[in-house]
Amino acid sequence: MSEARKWVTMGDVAARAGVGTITVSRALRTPGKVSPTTLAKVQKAVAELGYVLDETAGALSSQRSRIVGALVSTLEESVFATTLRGLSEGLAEGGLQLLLSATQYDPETEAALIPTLLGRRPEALVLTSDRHTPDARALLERAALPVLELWDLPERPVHVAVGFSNRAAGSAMTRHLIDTGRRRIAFVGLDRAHDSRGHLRLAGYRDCLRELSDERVLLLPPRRGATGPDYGAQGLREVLRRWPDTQALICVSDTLAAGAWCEAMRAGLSVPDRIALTGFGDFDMAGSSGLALTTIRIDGAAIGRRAAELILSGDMERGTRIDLGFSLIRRASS
Amino acid sequence: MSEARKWVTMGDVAARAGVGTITVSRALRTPGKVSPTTLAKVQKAVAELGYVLDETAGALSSQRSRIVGALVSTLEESVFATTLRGLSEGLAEGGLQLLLSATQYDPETEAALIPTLLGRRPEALVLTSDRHTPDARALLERAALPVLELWDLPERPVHVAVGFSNRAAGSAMTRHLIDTGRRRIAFVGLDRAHDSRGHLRLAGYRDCLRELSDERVLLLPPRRGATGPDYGAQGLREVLRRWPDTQALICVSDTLAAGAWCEAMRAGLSVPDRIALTGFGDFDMAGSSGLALTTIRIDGAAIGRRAAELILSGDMERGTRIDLGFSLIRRASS
DNA sequence: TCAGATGGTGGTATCGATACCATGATTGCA
DNA sequence: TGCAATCATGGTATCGATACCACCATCTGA
Repeated sequence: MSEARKWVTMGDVAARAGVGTITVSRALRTPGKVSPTTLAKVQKAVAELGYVLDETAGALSSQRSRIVGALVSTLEESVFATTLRGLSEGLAEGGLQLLLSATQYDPETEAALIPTLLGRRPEALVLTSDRHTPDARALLERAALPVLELWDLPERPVHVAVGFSNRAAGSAMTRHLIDTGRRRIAFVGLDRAHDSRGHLRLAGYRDCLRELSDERVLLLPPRRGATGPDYGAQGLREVLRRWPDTQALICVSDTLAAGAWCEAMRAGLSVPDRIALTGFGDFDMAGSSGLALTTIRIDGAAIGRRAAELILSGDMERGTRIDLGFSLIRRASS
Repeated sequence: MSEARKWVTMGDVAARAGVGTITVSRALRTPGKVSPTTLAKVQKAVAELGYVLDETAGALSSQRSRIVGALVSTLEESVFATTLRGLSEGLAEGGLQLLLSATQYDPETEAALIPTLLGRRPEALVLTSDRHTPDARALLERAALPVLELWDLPERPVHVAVGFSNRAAGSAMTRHLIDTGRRRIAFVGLDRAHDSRGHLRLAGYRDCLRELSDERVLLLPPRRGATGPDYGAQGLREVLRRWPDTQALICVSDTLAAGAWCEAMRAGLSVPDRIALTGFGDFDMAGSSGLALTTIRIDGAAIGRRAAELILSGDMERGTRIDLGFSLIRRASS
């Protein structure tokens, strides 16, 4: 890129159209406030010069960045991707753009990224986590913008939370298995310190299991390079080794459940007769054309859209928690 | 959010630290150019006020936005997610942030989104598509910034392309099946007008198939709400109905292959003996803990990292095409 | 007919940081 | 000791758009 071309400015457009810069600004931002004749002149000049409004300067003078910052745990899980789609489509209607970063499930990384987002003076900040370091929380609370926490319903949200109860979801799944006659039910998840979601689902499992006899929980240590299916397969093997008479296995996510399903297949164990399997998330493969997994579906896009609506409307009561619920989808695996 | 708190400015920090604003700027941007004593004073004031540098203003005066725009086809396919991770991690080392939008595989949407990204005056633009409308292409060519096209190697890149040859990948897969004794090989994909990638893989299949007798291509029309596995299952059924003696099925992506695999399972067809199945992408479920699919692996993170390196180093010869290759991974499904 | 309302347009200050140049203090070396 | 070089720091103009106010022309209704 040797040639350092220059960006066209609003002044260039104004000169070419024979009007003042402010008129160009109005023609682009509020075309209704400009006479049809001048509007046409300006549009012609804009087209000829290939002008694109400089939001950088616009943000400074109008004190409105038209940006919303988002911090997601990871981009590599489809659940967040759908939320982001809903969010960004909703925001686009209000002329807002998404500035995105991923924390990789690490609160320290999150704490480091928050200032870089705040540096853009976003009009709101969206987080898909409710676990923050004390520093991060302090920064969020004194920052002059709304903070939305998605995918959870923390006891004490920074400002507003939109999500569902992972604990209730964990309970609902356990209850479903009990209701369909299972008694010896195990839970397999990952031993990730900062995965509050997994822990909440486990808590839901425990809530229900008190009535029954024993608790069968397996938390696998994360290994570099291992995938969800790897953990699921390993989980099924270990659970059956430790508690051979287990009738059902609740997996903390669909990818684990899928791994467990494949492992059962390889081991010649019939699903759900010998062992029932359930997941969380309703990813593509869980459908009836795929593995037909019983799972919990969360409408990620709805969460994102709802967050976008809140941001655009601006009316957010501090402490609001919006529960969008979930649905249990029973398929062949249970 | 009733209380409209104000953002702290650099002037506030300067006043509190008893120095000039420019010194605060230097303390934050280039700490080495400030004496240890003043640096400490400034850092203290920054911490006490919870100040975060305003990049909005910084971008305007320094004429460097420290932003890179990215337009991905979709966020809901893991292949792009890994690319984005590599890209954003790489850019973070150079202090650059990602401004992201999704085109949903639609060139018109892309054309509409490009100006919104250019409005932020990014230092580079990354696209995961090589199909642009004429308007979009014109805008890109006259814009004063480098444009990187990822995941493909277009004949005539706008500036620079980093990717691999989908056509070669399609050929490699077909060749593999021929080499392992299959002769009646079918291809199933989606009939999406703007999915050049799928069409290139198909072209690769055709390149190889000329030597053999007949061509068995099934392109399914997209249906709202249908998932990859749905198409895969449908694809397998239709292919076997039209060409019952088919020995191998090349699916345009892993999610289709997974659907085909499950359908074969349900129909009691043994894989790979009755029919071999292959995919593209090496997604989680394709691993040996999962469905054990033969597939093409592309190192998405490497593509992203390479793009980040190019942007940071700035030396991009117009017309460069960087081929990062792919690898064929043979697993139990073939 | 004229005061007042309305619509279209432009001048100028301003947003908050950084570039550039200037200054004074300190150091190095002949 | 003296002069140049270096370092730390600050003043002021500037980046490109928009807010605010002012202005003129046309229109409205008593």
